[in-house]
Amino acid sequence: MPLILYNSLTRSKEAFQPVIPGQVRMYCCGVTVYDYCHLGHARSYVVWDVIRRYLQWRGYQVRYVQNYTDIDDKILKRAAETGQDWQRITQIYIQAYQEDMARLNILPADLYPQATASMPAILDLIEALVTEGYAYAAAGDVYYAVEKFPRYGQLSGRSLDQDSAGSSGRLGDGDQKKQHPLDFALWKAAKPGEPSWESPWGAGRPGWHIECSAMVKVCLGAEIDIHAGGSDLVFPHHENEIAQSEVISQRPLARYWMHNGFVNVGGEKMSKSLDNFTTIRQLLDTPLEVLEGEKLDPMALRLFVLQAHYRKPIDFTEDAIVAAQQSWQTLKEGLLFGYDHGLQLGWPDAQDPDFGDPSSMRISKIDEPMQRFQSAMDDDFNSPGALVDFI
RNA sequence: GGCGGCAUAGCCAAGUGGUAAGGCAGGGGCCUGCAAAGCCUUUACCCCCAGUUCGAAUCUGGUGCCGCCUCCA
Repeated sequence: MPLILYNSLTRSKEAFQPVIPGQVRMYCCGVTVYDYCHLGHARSYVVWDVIRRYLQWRGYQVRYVQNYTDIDDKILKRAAETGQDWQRITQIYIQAYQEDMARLNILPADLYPQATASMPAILDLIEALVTEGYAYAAAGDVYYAVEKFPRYGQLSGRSLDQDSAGSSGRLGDGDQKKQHPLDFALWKAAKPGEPSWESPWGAGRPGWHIECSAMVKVCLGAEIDIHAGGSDLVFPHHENEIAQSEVISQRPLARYWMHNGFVNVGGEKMSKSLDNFTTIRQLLDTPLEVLEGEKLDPMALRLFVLQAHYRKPIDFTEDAIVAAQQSWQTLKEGLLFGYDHGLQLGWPDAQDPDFGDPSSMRISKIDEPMQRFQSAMDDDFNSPGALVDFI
């Protein structure tokens, strides 16, 4: 039975075939570290954690890389608002991110590259793009010329003509310097007082998209297997990454593009701008009335996420939280019972010296429930289907 | 407007052409001195309208909702 996954690039399910048989190189777009993570982030990283673990369980050797965007307008804004050094801000929220993820039982990535530590690779890539004629300098900025890349729009399914009409109403800073409305900044000239790095175009800092192209290349190579992130990254972020990387490497940036659905509140996307978000630590640390004063178990939050298919939206409601907490209780009691009494009952799993160690789970793959588990997960990581036998 | 996704009971959700799993919540019951826990039991013409088919929740078209198109997981 092959592993099937939905590829955003082709908008269809495909059999998974990594570039190098038996190995998976996976890159996941991480967070911009200027604030605490909310449930949307929790969902995303739980999902990719499970997919990564499943691939490992399936026998693949997985190398998983996730970046931190640690230089960005929002970080500088936050620094200005709080009167703290911008590097202090990124330090605080990287720490917080790691704590939150650990609580959610998310395995650490093999590598966490940071934009500010990747300047040579970023500058190399921008220089190559300028040299090859895909980018142009304009008053200290450097922009990518989207019209030079014929396949621009392939991932997000849009054409340059449509978008130039649609975006004409909102020209932002620097848009006058662009040759096409969708051209995007690879390098931004430093404004007075801003942190900056030296470049052939003057002091400045990288645009958002270029760091991922550069770090993927450095950490995983020219053509990776899976590039993952939230659906909101499809355009422009991932579209731009493709444009930047593929004209230089002449190879696909990633074979499979995967995007997770959002966490909704009252039918709307949870987001900062709508001010309808709950942070992970807020949810986990606050005694909840609906749980009769108990706190939500982090594993129940994980279960809440996995009870929905990763591409579908999930609604964050009190009912769902209560149900997840209850289901986790039941599941946990079952697991503890097995752990405490499995040996006396003669369960074969309990004979395993690593029994109970989650990092070395070895469940027989021949049982019928495990067959159902595997065929559900093999079908585009259908975790709700896979959990059927366990809850 | 362009592109994409989703539509199954109060809530979550399985199901991929042959007359609807499961969980949570709710109802009823067993047990108990009472309660909790536990156990048993109970709750669906699969949004609607057309079409394809001997037969559709499952396929096609319409419809409704959501997301992206500006920073966003």
